[in-house]
Amino acid sequence: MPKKNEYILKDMSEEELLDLADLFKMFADSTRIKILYDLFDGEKNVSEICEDIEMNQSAVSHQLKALKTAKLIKSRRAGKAIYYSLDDDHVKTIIAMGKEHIEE
Amino acid sequence: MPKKNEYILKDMSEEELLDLADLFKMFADSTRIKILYDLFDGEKNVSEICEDIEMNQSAVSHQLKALKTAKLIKSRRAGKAIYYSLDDDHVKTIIAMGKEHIEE
DNA sequence: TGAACATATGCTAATATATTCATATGAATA
DNA sequence: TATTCATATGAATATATTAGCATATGTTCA
Repeated sequence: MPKKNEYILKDMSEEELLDLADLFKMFADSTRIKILYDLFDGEKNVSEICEDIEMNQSAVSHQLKALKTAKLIKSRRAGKAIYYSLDDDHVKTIIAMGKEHIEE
Repeated sequence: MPKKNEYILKDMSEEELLDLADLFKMFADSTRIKILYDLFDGEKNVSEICEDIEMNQSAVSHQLKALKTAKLIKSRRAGKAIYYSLDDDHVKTIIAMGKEHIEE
């Protein structure tokens, strides 16, 4: 039940709308889009991602953290390396829809 | 055919990746998400949108312009009012996917 | 256990972005 | 045609975001 005086747009609370915007922020940066798109192939470690997208390790690590916090990717350690992979079925759909839009 | 030395991530050129990020930027702000979501019902004029989302007219106009430039909405004039509506079938799908993600 | 490797993180400067205010434009009508 | 209403726009400010540097952490292996 929505709190009194809480802003509601149809069935969406202010909080949900902010969460939604925060989610899309993850797709709104070319470094992060590259990482997500790179991971379409399956899991990769940080070094591989850096090579694929031609960005330095620090920038990539920062963005990996953001993506992980948003629960779009997950990680597992294997020795010294850490492997990242997509953690949400919607990621591919969302990016596919975006691609269709810009290709029109 | 991609130009020499152009960065390519699989089938995506640097330019396409930037365009994709720019598209998702449109969804990455709560004011714009509110406007898009408000327009799910059909076309509305600027005043109606301002009331629905509780934002002042100038802020709304600025964001409407951004959304129109991104070709996510279109407008038509009717007397003094200007009516906006969604201009892309993917908008609803993209937002729906986002909602599903955050509701998990 | 210490050197080498892979990754993460705190900080900072540069850049981008959103909102607001003031005002401009454009349409309707008295 | 002067006024009012609806919307758009330019400029300024405030805030958020990103990349890169330096360094820390955690792992392996000699």
